[in-house]
Amino acid sequence: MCGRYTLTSDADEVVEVFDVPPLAFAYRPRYNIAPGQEAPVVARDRGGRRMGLMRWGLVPAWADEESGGFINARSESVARTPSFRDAFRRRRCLVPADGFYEWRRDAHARTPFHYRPTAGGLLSFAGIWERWKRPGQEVRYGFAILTTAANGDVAPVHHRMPVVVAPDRREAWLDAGTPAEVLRTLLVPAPDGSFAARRVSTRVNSPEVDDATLLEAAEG
DNA sequence: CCAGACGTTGTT
DNA sequence: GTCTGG
DNA sequence: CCAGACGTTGTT
DNA sequence: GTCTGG
Repeated sequence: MCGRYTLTSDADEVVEVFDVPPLAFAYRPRYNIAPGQEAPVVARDRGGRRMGLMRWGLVPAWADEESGGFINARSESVARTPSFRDAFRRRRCLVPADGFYEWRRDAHARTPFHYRPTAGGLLSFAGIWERWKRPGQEVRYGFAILTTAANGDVAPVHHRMPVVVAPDRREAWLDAGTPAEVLRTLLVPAPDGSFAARRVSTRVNSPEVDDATLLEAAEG
């Protein structure tokens, strides 16, 4: 699945690659984005694109209790499940990233790995977003990252991975008019060989740690 | 009709 | 909100 | 995803 | 064990 990820590029590069107006929030490179935190997402806004912060964790609009929300949505069922269907149909977003973490679990340990694109550069995860409001509280926005089966790169570590939207499909993903059968063709594992893994320090386990040394290969 | 569920991950 | 189960 | 907490009484 | 917070 995808429970932590990285966005280490600088603001200028992100703005250029995602073709959005200048950022209206305080951007900083991130080495350990965790559920519950605010993170940049790209969505349609009045016909154009905009990048803004949303909380990682989607709370369905009908839920009156604020929980942490759902950080992932299964791509295999997202179009049908009541919690996600409406967001999938009308509120899709791109989640800028340049890598993600997965933990390999065995009987004795949980070992973190960082995956980054073999070709380098920025990625888009496929996201959906939702807004919700409780009486007396401000409107909140949250997003979830779609997951799919692990490809050959990830499978040795974990059986799920985030859906990656190829650069030439980003516009289709954001376009509310894209037919469902076209969207379905995007919800597939990334090609084998497109990601490279490195084992990293368990310091990444703590969501409070967020610095460049997290990306260094662990010894051993 | 109303009541209750609605989700992901992993694990056993 | 919207669907399923009773 | 992992880390860390996990309680009681009364009162406003 | 299970929930909340980040």
